[in-house]
Amino acid sequence: MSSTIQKRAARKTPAERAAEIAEAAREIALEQGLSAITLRNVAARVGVASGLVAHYEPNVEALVAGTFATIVAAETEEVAGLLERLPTPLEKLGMLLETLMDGSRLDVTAIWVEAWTLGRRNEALAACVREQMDAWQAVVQRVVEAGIESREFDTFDAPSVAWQILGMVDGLNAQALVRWDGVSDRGTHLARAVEGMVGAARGSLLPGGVAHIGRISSSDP
Amino acid sequence: MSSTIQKRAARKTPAERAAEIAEAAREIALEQGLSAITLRNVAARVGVASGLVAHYEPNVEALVAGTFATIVAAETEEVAGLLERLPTPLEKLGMLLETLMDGSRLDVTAIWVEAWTLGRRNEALAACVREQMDAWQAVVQRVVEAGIESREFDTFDAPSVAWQILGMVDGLNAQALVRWDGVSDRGTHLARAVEGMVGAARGSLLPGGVAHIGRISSSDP
DNA sequence: CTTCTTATTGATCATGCGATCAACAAGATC
DNA sequence: GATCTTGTTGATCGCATGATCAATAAGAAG
Repeated sequence: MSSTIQKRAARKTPAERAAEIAEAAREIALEQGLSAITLRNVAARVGVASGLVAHYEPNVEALVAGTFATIVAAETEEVAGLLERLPTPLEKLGMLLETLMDGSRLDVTAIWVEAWTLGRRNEALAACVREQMDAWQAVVQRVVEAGIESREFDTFDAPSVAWQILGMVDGLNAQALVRWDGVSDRGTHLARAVEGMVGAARGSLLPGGVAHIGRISSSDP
Repeated sequence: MSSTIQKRAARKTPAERAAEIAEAAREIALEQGLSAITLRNVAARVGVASGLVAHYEPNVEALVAGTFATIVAAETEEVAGLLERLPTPLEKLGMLLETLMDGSRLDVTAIWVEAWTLGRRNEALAACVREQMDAWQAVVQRVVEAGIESREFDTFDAPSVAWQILGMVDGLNAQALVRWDGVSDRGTHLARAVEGMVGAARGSLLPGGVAHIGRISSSDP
């Protein structure tokens, strides 16, 4: 007999097991999408009976919603952390666009897109989606407001502009999910667009074209 | 006895029946999404046995893909028709943004978003998505090229700019699917962004919606 | 009226899903 | 070593899906 077969899973503390389940759900979501999160699927990855997963979660909808929130919140915090280190709003906005458009986060983009659809039938998920969108918008809005204050930007209505930037980034990333070819210089064109929207001088964002910084994989365990 | 119960569906021409099925699938998709297209669901709406739907379609995947193509192609043609009547590229682009952002096509947007996700597991659908995206891009690209030629726009690389405009519009519409509040003047801000991207003068798109005349004169490159 | 083509039916199969719960056993406690 | 708490199992239910196909009957053709 192979020594890898295990008749029964080792007994663990509820906190440990719950963490294992959450992590398994996260991996499944990033690899196969939110709709691949099923009791049996998650249980198989943890190496446990399907009933146990159900025992740790009120229902699958909640597990899906929680997994979405975990993945997206981590990304938001990570990017917000990157921005903090930069001195000027212009640099922050440039970094924001560059980071979000560098193609290293397509797995997270796929989850966003799926969540928009799934939220139609999963109210818990829909609530999480709205919450996470608000969090993202707050990050961007802060940058825009700082830029207005420092006179680097010339626009009014920072909240709306922040929403628009997010929408544009999401749309372009979603597009890249299906068609990543055909468009050269995504970052440059987007920079021109955002410059027009925030009222910054043409070429002030991403001045030298696009110099790519290091990639950050969002799918590390 | 109610006279509305019908034991057996009236016999019809294959062409007629196929059209009925396609129309039912279209309605279901617009009301409940592409994933609500099931053999039994479509059959019930037509008033027919589920086996009949299966008899007219090679499989459900094909029905979903075909329904997507039908819905989206109709929209593209409709908007393209609107543009033809306008004389200048500036007006065409303005009309394009206005039309796509007026919120009257959110049901079609929902289908786009769902198709992006479903295309991951439905190759036929994925092919249709790419095809329809290309069709849309061609429409926009023609407008941008005309604008470059007439000197109303100042940009290079019309294909990429067209993709970007589409991506931005899709993203903002998808966002509106979940959150239609919080953003005032979607169209105006988008117009500013597109102006920056195509290199048109600030306020030249959607002139009526100009709420603010910017200051930093766009330094010409 | 009779014959025959074929549009239509509906039962059936295999599969997968979420949820439930009595029964089991691992491991801490005494 | 005996006891007991509780993490874990896996069979089971109800439901939904796509697909298949022999049987049926509508309606045109003769």
